[in-house]
Amino acid sequence: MKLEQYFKGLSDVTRVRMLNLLLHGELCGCDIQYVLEMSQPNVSRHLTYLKNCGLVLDRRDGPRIFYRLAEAKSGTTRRFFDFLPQVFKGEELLQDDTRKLKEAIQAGSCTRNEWRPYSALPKVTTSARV
Amino acid sequence: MKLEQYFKGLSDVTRVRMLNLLLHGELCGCDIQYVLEMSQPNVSRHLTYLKNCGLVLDRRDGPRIFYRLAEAKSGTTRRFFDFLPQVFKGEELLQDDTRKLKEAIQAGSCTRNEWRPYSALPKVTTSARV
DNA sequence: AGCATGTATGCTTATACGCGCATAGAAAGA
DNA sequence: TCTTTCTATGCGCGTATAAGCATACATGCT
Repeated sequence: MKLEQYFKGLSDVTRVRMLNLLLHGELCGCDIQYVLEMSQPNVSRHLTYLKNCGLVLDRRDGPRIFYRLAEAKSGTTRRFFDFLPQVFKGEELLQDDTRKLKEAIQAGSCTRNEWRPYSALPKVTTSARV
Repeated sequence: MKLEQYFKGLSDVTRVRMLNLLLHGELCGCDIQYVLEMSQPNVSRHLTYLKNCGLVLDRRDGPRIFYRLAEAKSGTTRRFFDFLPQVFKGEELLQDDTRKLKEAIQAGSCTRNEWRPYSALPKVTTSARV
């Protein structure tokens, strides 16, 4: 049952926080790492978990990998993604995360832009975000 | 975060099936055991789990214990319970369970009524079900 | 080739699940 | 009290998570 996998994917606070962020658009791993202030391996593993649950898709763009919500035009998955913002709204922690993400986007392209390396990062990340 | 506990509660097929049944009204453990065809200890443990997650309440009535959805007039819990029927509708297995439950209710009071013991069972169970 | 950044993976430890089996507890009737 | 029915719990086992640490891999720039 696919549905059960979705619940399993969100059965951990960290992954709930991640999905909350991804509801605002595509993000790379280091963005999420910055907002959630967690170790890189931890972030990576949870994102992989979300991918295996069918909730998230990824793509590589240069050195970084961008994560986004799975496709959901209709059906159960669509309902699921429509439902999440409603319940996320009531969670303080998630709203704090959202705020921090938006501020980071405002400030620059990639969140940890204080020490970003290459040159062409802005356009990729900015376009990816809604 | 309460929300995460809810997802955790439904991160197992058995518990999803149980909550699907409970959406149709209050049920005792043996009813659920009959529909899901599982061992009694297994049923008991999963129901306890759902209770600890805050999704389910219980009450004792004579020899049996009745389980029902947690109170949810408004807020996150309410949204959660409103959401479930929508996604449960798409799951074959859950619909089969629902059918089996309804047939059992139709047939008699408690589902395994072929060998029920006491006398005053009908009124309790029937009234409890919606 | 060498280096820096972003990401994944192997390893370990501690904890939590899921489930079968047997057993104990609670409630009601004979 | 003894029996029956319903429910809970202790035990054991195998598996799965979650997280830290170190390390390897991938990419792009110089």
